[in-house]
Amino acid sequence: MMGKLTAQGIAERALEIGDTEGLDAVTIRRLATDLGVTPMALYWHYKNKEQLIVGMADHLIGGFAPEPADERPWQARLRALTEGLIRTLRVHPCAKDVLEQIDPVAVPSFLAVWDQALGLARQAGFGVEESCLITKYLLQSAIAIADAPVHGAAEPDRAERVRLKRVGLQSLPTDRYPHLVEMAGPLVEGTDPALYDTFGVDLVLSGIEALAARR
Amino acid sequence: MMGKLTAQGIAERALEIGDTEGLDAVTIRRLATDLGVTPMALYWHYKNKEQLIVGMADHLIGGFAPEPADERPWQARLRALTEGLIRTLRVHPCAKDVLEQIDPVAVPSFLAVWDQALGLARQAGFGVEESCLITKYLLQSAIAIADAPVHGAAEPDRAERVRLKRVGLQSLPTDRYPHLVEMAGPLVEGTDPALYDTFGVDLVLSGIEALAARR
DNA sequence: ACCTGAACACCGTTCAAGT
DNA sequence: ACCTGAACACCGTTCAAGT
Repeated sequence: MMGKLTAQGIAERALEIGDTEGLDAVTIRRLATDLGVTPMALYWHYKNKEQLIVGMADHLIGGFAPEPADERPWQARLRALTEGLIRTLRVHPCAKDVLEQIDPVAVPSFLAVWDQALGLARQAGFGVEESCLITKYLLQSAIAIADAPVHGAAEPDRAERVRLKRVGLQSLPTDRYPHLVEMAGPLVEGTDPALYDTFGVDLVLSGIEALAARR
Repeated sequence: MMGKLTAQGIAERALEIGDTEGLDAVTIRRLATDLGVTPMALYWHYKNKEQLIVGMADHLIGGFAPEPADERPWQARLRALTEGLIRTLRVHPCAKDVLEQIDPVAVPSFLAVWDQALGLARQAGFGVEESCLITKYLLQSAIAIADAPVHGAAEPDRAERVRLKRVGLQSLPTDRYPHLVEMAGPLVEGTDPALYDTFGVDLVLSGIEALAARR
């Protein structure tokens, strides 16, 4: 019809669907009807659905260009990298689901971030094997932190679902699950987003710094 | 036929399929034929597929009974809890995939572990909100660590897939991804399982202890 | 190069019916 | 209580064919 069908455009529409209706709603056939095209048309641009999701992931992280090397210490640069990645992922609610379904090694824009993290880990004095572990761990944590329960989210039935979960926790036997019952509110409500982020990043980086200082 | 069909037995068979052929192979229809029964028979024992996966998760973690309170300091007890959970999850290769697809709050055996972690976090001096964040983070990390690339895994084509991934990384432009190219081997091969575990747990607990000491 | 039509082999789930 | 039969509304993907 109007705009030409392109791999880029397909990925963008897929992300819109995934963000608003969940990744399960991103279906080849649904996507095709949305784009005013036959399902098989998508197979010209992506080999299969897995590659489509890789395309979504690449478009997702593509918005984040790690800053060039500067003169700050590795701790500060690692923190900046982590916070930047979190901010980028936070834009798309379905980011975590997308990244879970594929091998990150297949996503070019992810490789750029990973390479930078590896360099900083080496700079911190970690060996090759340790740097691999640390960066995998760091990136995975960033993805998890980005997936925070957004406080004032868009979904209309969210308040009701949260209430149900809280009631569910509160009605547990107090003797077996004393802390869950007591903290049911904060557990399901989520916390102040700002606290959530800084606290999460602090936790990861503190761990890395502690290990770095131990050698 | 022989044994009676039971929710427990269904979950066990589902875990077997998931462990050997991947969670995608766990399908209502496939599971039914495996059990010598009609697909709709499963709907009497589980409301829908989501509840089936919850059943798998519960059976998974059910094997792990957190130890009762003793007199060790909270650091040691939190470490024991984490390592125990990791050992339990490691038994089932599909554990991570299973836990990703559902809300952990719906899994009774998971709640027991979570409650214990919450108690230890409070004991460490963290407030309510912080304890919620810390335990979510800790349990999530344990799940990720348990999902380690098992070194001498069962899959026969694993060696070939790993080789392909390494070649893929090594053929990247050296100027843009210097560290990925250099560390391609260790990155895809995975490391010594023992190192992987202790290092991962050390990292998480170091972070938590650092934050605890900061107040 | 880019897209369509028809077909295949699957899904999860409902609903009425059997024992 | 526990399971079956038939049907519905979906999937991803292939393969030949169109322009």
